[in-house]
Amino acid sequence: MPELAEVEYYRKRWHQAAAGQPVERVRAHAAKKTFREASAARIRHGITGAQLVESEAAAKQMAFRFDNGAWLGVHLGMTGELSAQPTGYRPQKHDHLVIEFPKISLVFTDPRMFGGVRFHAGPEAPDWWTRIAPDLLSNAFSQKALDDFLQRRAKAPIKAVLLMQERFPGIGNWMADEILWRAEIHPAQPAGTLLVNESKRLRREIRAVCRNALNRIAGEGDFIPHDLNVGIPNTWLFNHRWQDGGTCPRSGVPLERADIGGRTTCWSPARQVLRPNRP
DNA sequence: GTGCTTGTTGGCCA
DNA sequence: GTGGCCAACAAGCA
Repeated sequence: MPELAEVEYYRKRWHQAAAGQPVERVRAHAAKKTFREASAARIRHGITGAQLVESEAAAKQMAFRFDNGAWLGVHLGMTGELSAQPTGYRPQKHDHLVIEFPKISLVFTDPRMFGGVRFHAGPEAPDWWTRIAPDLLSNAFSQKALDDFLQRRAKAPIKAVLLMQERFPGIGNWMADEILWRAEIHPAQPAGTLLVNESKRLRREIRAVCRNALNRIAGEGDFIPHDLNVGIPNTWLFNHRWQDGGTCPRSGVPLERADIGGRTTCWSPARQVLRPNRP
């Protein structure tokens, strides 16, 4: 489910529900996998009694910070979700972590267990947080940084390259398709063969899609998880890409779908044309 | 039963 | 060593 903007949405949801309150009890039911290198016991000891004070989202990850210096990191994987539930909430089958506060319980749910929870004690940011690539809306994401990366991954299809978190933190499958559709670049085009104008358009649309998605999904709107199209207008590819018989919202032609870079990819053949390689 | 799925990782191979 | 590809992880849904 979650890419950049949805992650920010879930962060807010937890933060607004519990910031300023002390943790009364931690119930950790997860398989070892969910807690990565941390353990359920370590998380329990690490945050019980501490107050949630700060939180941040970056790429597809979140960090929740407590007044004793503890860091709780959350990655939602493909199917993870965060919710706030009334006190006395009974954990369901796929609820791996429940943090009980005086007035609310925060719940991490993840049926497929591709997500995970990390823990760190101490005021300095942990590796798993500092290693995240610079924000795509920051100045660090320059045209040169983009072009250098495209050259380094010259032979890979641009779609696959956009999914590489080391340079495009927070971009997931649907955002990648949306960006390429707007930039009028075929998803199978090798990254190293983009023309100067295409690479400029690509950078512009990466930023536009990130900015717009954040505004629409993580803003004050009425976004509902599982019903993303409430927040995203029909002028985007997003609302058309999964339907059988979906059509391009700009040209009206039937959309195409294929496996590119190992992921289902959707594009508009009217706007996105594969160019033969030039020597 | 089949064949999908908004993600990441490690192993294999050129 | 680097880059590219792919299976695996696990569960739900149509």
